[in-house]
Amino acid sequence: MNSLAEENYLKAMLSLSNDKGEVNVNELSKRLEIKMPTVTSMMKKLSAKKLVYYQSYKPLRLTEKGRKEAAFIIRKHRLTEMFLVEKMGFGWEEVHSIAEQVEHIQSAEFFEKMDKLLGYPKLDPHGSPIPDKNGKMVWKQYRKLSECEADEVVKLSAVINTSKDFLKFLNSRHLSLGMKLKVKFIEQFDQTMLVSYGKYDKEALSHIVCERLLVEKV
Amino acid sequence: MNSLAEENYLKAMLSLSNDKGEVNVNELSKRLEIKMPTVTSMMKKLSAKKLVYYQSYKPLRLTEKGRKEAAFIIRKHRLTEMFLVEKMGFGWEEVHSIAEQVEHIQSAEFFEKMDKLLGYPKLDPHGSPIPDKNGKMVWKQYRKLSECEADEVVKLSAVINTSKDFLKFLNSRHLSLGMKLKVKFIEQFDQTMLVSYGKYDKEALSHIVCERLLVEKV
DNA sequence: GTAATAAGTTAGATTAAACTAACTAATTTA
DNA sequence: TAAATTAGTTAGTTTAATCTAACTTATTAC
Ligand SMILES: [Mn+2]
Ligand SMILES: [Mn+2]
Ligand SMILES: [Mn+2]
Ligand SMILES: [Mn+2]
Repeated sequence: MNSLAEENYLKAMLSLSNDKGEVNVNELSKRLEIKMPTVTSMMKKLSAKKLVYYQSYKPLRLTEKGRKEAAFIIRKHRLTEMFLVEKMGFGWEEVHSIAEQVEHIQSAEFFEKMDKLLGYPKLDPHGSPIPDKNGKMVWKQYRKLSECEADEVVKLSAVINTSKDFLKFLNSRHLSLGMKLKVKFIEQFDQTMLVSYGKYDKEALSHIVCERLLVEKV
Repeated sequence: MNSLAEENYLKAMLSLSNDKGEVNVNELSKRLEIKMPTVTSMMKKLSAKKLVYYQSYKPLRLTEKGRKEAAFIIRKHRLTEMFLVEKMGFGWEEVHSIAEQVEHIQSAEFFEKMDKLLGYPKLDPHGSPIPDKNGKMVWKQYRKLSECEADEVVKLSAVINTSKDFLKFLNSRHLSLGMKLKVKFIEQFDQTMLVSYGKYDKEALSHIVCERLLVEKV
């Protein structure tokens, strides 16, 4: 079994890895808020456990085994978030920090029960895909709202940043997943978008916000 | 905050402490499967944190603060067991090892939601009392089935040992909490009891088993 | 009431996971 | 391309939590 610390490294590596499956020590260090020498030594340890390919000064890569273990932790995290929202009545802004802890629970049955009670969901409350039991995870082809043009009508399908503050901001604007959004106007100066949705006609959303909203065609 | 290790010591201390609130280093050591010198050094640490009264060679005692923290962990454990049985469909024999992990989750709201969804239960699936939010916990005045006499009729209200094997044994005999039991005969030689309950007329229960079944008047 | 046994402590070692300081390699800038 | 900057490594330290070996105190047995 892997320790809690090891699990956190694996998860961070998977979520940071680029299309080639590569991550840098520096990025990992920043994400985990752990200094680089500590990351280096953990990489050597994970390499000895065949979870990571490690060569000095080269980008880091998860092995297939490492990728699967990481995906399984993310699966547990996202199932938990879904369970907390759907079965326990939490808001989507409250679940991440609880899921960060629950994801480390060692009990296949516990997460199988969650999965079953939820009806085998494919997406978590923030629109992120839940890896399947084989560790397979596919992101749909979303666009950022910030990349849309005036007059486009799209559906809000996922959010990039899942920080409590950002989600509370979305709550305050009555924005939630599945909503139809229409881009009314884009301010050229700062890219602020005026968007209509639900009963709101011209809500102003800053570029910072629009970059974090993932949408798809209606 | 207390570490996972510290929480486990506090919990073990509360569950082992006698009517005077005392525990020995040796008992703690055995319960936690941790050697005595390690226990001694942890006691000094908990003493520095004002969670334990520690004096060399004297019995150990929790402070009021320590007792409350321990009770709160037991509260989280038992609420979890109840939630797993009532809301997630686990058997009473499966929940202890999962609860051992979930009890360390740091989120008051998580356990408040459980409590509310369960309708503020007073007992866990094994008949043990769930400490209230102030850390108060009272055991009802149960007797052991082994102390009953022939012809007595009692209700099975709790079990002492909650090991998976023991609970699976009870399942195999179709024994569960709340059942009415009638003592038909007590074998003088080995104290085996012949008991009738449900559709069973003369089930033989060994002394070892009867000592672990807590009953009350019907 | 002493000797044997059990319980508890002290001292020192080990491991995991973090750190800082100092160094080296790779990349970017001018 | 040489200098400056950034990224990564090595060496050594720290803290929490465990251990063993050796010693001391308390309890039990005779
Ligand atoms: Mn999350
Ligand atoms: Mn999520
Ligand atoms: Mn239990
Ligand atoms: Mn229980």
